Amino acid sequence: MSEGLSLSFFHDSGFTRQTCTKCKCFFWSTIERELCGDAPCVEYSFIGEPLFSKSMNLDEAREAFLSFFDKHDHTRVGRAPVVARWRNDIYLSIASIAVFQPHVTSGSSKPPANPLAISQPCIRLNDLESVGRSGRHLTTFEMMAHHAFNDENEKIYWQNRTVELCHEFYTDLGLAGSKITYKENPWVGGGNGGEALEVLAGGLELATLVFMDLEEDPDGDIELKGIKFKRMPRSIVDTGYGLERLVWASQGTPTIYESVFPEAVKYLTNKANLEEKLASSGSLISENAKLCGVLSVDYGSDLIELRQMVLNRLNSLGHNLSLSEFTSTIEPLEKLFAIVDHSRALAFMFGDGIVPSNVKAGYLARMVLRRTVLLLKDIGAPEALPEMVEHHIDHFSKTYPELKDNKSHILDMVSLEIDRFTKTLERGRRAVQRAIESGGIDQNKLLQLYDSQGLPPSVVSDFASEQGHRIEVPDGFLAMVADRHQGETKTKKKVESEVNVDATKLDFYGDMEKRSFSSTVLFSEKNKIALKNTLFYPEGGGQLGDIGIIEWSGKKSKVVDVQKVGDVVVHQIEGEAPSIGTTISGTIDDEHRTGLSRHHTATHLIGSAARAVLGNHIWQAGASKSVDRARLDITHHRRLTREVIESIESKVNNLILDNHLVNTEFYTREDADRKYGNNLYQGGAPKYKQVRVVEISDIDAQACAGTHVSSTSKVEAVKVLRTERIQDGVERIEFSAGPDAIKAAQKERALLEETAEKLGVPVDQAPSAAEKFVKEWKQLRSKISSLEKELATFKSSNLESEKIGNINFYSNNMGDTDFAEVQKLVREVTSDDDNLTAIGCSKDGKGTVILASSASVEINCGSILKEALSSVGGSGGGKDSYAQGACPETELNNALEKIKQLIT
RNA sequence: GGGCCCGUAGAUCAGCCUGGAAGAUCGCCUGCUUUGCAAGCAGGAGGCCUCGGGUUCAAAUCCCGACGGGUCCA
Repeated sequence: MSEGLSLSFFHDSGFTRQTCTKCKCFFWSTIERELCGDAPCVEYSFIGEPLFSKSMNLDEAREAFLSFFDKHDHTRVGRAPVVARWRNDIYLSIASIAVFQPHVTSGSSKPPANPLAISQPCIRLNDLESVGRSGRHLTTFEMMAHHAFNDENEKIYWQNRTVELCHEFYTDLGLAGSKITYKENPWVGGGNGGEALEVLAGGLELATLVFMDLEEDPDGDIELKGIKFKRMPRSIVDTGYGLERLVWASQGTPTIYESVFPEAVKYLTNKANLEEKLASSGSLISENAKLCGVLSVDYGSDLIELRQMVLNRLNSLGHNLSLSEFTSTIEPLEKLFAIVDHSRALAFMFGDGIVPSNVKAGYLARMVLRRTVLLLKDIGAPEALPEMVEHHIDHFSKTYPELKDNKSHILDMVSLEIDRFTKTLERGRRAVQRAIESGGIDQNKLLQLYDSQGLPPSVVSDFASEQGHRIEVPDGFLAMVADRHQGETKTKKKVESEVNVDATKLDFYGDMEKRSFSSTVLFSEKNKIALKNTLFYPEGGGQLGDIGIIEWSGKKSKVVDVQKVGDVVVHQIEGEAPSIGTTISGTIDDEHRTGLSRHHTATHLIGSAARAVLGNHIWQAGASKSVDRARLDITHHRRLTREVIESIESKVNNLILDNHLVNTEFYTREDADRKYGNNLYQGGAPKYKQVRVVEISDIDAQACAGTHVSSTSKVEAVKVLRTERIQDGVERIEFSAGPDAIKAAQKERALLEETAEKLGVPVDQAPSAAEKFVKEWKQLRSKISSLEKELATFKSSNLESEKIGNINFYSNNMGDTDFAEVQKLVREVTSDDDNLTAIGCSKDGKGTVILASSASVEINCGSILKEALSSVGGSGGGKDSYAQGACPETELNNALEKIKQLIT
């Protein structure tokens, strides 16, 4: 590769390959340069001097890109959601190519078009700390891209054409070709790699052109960045053009935020009274942004260092600022920019159906929201979040109208989350106060407050200073948190033994009503067999495996469990197993299978009804179907009320009555995607090349491998049994279908009738009767308690005592007096000075003794009682002034006598 | 997916570690005081200590489970 990416386009257009004197990397340019044009080798030069001939906003820039590639034979494809539900390795769409991974990049599916152009909204949270501060970082951005997927059969275009298109695109927009440098910088990521070019102008990386034709392989003969690769049979043009950077470069504002969100910045600046600050700090901000472009610092921990560097520079340019002046000027503006960015991220996250939660993508949304709320408080606009999100929805729905469809729901979730966070903060404020009162806040406490109460150290510090206390936030706090969470992950991978026979032919997909079949045994070991073909459904997709019997040459065994190992279905046999080569006939247990199928179809109905009742944000978060019941976990931000459950139940039963047909069909991934879109993958990332779609006509379509009944009427009936909040933002609905639904209803009825019977009232009066009884019971209980007290007072005045030394000793066996009354009596007597009581009472053959003294009496009741009771076969104990214990009723008097002996 | 924290009066919490007579503050009610308000004084009501098991002579307290909430990490 000594020639590098020596493309004919470069040679024909006057580019030469040069070496950067600073970073020593290779780059291509039409003019002689010392430096590669990339940060940190050069600084931004476009601020105040836009690179393009005309200034563009987001919509103009996006359209310029897409229509350029339209003209050059690319097909525009729509964006995917920012939440990457089709993948199980990442939660968010982090790049345009992520939309096509892994199914297209691995070659198992075709791309929706080839070549194609897309502008994909992406979210990356790894540089969260830098957003607002660096002037260029964003959590959300659109990655515009043209992708070409080449394989043996289809060659679209490769490196030369890619660079040619890129160069023409930018120069068409008025960027002088001489200003562009293409820096060679191989790219590695996600198990793939390839040569790549960074497209640089004005010090800014405008795009990256990746030529992905390698895959990781320890035996590979190509090495990139220390990892071994081998050549793939496919080669993929993976480009990424930053939409926001294009807009920024076309306007040359001090920060990217002012170009990308001019209205939002203006609105919030006004709201937070920061107009003057922003207007007067232009040069501060642009110098800051320029310097941040060159520095690679950790904005989380090296912030003060960074500030000092920028300040030195500013002061050398003639400003005369102290560090604190500089910080107090720039910080509110940085926060403002971050808020504008974060609220766009929230608009897209919620708009694409993320429900805030303590897990997965929902947690990421919550984290961004909470950060944003804190930032808003800091700049003095604590209420502005819903408005900001709404602003972005309105603004972006011109391009992405789907955002508007969910607007009221998005805003509802935002306010609910804000309320939740406000409560958390209030709780936190009190917790901090208590912690201070009970001995201060050390590092450990700080960790605990964050980990279990969700209070970031900065917030704890604020609360503490409100109460006049200072606390130290240790460096590397987040590392300590990470440390705390070390070693939590237990790997519980079940090692599945390989079964080395041909893939089992799955007959159950052919005719789902069929219950018997014949086949040949291909594998037989102990009590496990595999067949050439089978009608037995193996456990999967949340559905239990089938059971049934197999028969051969007059013999018969039960099939008790069926699992899939790779592509082979393994039947677990109870009894004798047939040997390899045997022809068997199998019969599926009809009741078992029909129960499973019915509940599986019912699960789809519940999901679709929940979506109809609650909204588009309802996604399947998990499901399980067994013979007599099933459960579906759905994403939703509120608890399901009785009313909601009732409407879901009614809706499902209506769908059953309407008798919709259930169709199943296999599609290629690209056909399935085209026909049904992303909503298909409720059950998670698809595993196979062929997607099996279960479609309930007019209602629902899902990628699903399970068995179903042939029409909704065969579900018969559905009854919701219970709901449960299994995680924040995830509600579990448990239900039964068919005869089991009726059984469940009968069971509930029986429970209710039994309850009413016990209460002695008709069923419809049970709730009010129960209420009345509880109320009366409470009244009586409190009456008894006060009567006991009175009685105790009365009895204590009648008690006989004898003088032992200085103390008055009361000893009495009160027989079957209530224990609570005895306690009160003892209390009454010992509240006067110089008294000692030993009172016994008994119930059901068990005697209880209390030995207690007035505060003025120095005696160890606990040890005396213990000794006395153990001498009569009982036990007990207590403190100096109070002790209680028990012994057989018949020994009660002996125990009291023993106590007397012990104290004299 | 994996942790951690919490559930006691209408509200906020203490008590739990180390088992032994259910507490504080605010709020509520009654009376006194005050021109009125704010408040002050005196008294009072209000608890299945989330639920179910277990251990124990004895459980708010220890153990197990369920339910309900909070929160962090991936």
